[in-house]
Amino acid sequence: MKIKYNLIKKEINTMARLGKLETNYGTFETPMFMPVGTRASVKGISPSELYEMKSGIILANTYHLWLRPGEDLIKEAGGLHKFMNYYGPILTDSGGFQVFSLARPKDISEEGVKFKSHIDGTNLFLTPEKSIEIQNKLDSDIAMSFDECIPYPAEYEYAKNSVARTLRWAKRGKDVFNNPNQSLFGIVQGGEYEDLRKLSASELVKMDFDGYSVGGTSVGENKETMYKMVEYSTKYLPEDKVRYLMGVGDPIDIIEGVIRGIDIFDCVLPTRLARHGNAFTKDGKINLKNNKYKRDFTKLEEDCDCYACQNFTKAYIRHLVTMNEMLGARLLSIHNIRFLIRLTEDLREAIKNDNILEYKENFIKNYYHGANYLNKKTTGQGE
RNA sequence: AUGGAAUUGGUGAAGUGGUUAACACGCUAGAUUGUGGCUCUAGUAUGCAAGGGUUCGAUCCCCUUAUUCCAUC
Repeated sequence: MKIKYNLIKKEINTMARLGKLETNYGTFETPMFMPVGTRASVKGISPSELYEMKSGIILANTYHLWLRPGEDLIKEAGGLHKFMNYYGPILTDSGGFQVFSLARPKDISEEGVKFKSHIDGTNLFLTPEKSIEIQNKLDSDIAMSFDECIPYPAEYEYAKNSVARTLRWAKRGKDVFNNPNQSLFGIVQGGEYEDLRKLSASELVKMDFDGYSVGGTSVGENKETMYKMVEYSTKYLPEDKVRYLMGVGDPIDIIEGVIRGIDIFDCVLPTRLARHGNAFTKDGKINLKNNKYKRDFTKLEEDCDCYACQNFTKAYIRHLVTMNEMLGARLLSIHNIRFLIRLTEDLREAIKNDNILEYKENFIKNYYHGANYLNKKTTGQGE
């Protein structure tokens, strides 16, 4: 069965929406944050912990799984869910984002993308058809079209040609798509240009995908520009399909995304920050390695319901982090993921109460303490 | 006791008679947005055991003292 999106309520002052997404592996409410499990594992987190932190859906990566262990092995194992023993919804990225960070511009052709493996330098070639074929075999619940993620800033002409090609690639992928239990999303591109975003979105909508992603953000533009890119995309998407903003997970960006009509987010930020000793808190991001936490015997957040906050102090977590004990990264990952999921829970509540703008103002006041965040540059990486 | 060698930051250590004393670790901060990476970036000795001398100029040469190590009695 395909996924089914039910729009429950629209927030009165913004484009924010409360919804519910039904999949073969469970139903979850949106807005929702999706933890990243690139290589069929959310780094350091077990499936039971994912259920416990009320993660609605996770992301895995076509490119990485294609290289290792290979889609045929995963098919032989019985598909991604069975292979990793995770029986919640799984979305697979197409590999587009990874490939473009590994390829040079001249290696991108109409047929596909030529690039070198990040593992051993082997020459590889990925096409829209190949990406879909791999994802069909992985048997995720949601597959992504193979797209080109252009850099920022990009010339209008370049962006225009890229959008047109990404649309042709979307069509090619859709034509070979053949897994009845899987859904397929189109990806809106177009850089910072509203007319290109509009063109991209409306052409994808004509092809009738099961849901739509907004791509090409967080690649070096400032936050204000990113929010525009999102708005230029969601404006032209249908209400009855789910929308996914790819690769965005800074708390304020999630709020701003929801306000612009986004339903799902994914990001490596919570787990990467965790591995580097950082924790999200409502009072801003904190670095547990800082000396001031040495004798801080309080929780990361007093009112957080995650396993880390229920059981451990900052001083202990700091000790683990500075000693490079694995548990440190695990506890911070659990907290950071749960933080973002709780954030989306709060946003759902705010949508019900039609007070999301108030929620945002309040959040900013606590998180940034008056600092201007709109000019902050995003620093999209890749791979 | 006698002879020899050494003494450079929190640690291990490079180094030179002449602008800012290498590097590593540690420490202190910062970064991190469709994840190769326990990663990346920045800062971190107003001083080279102490005192005196030679010299235009000494961490580097000389003397004295202190401390440490090695060998011999």
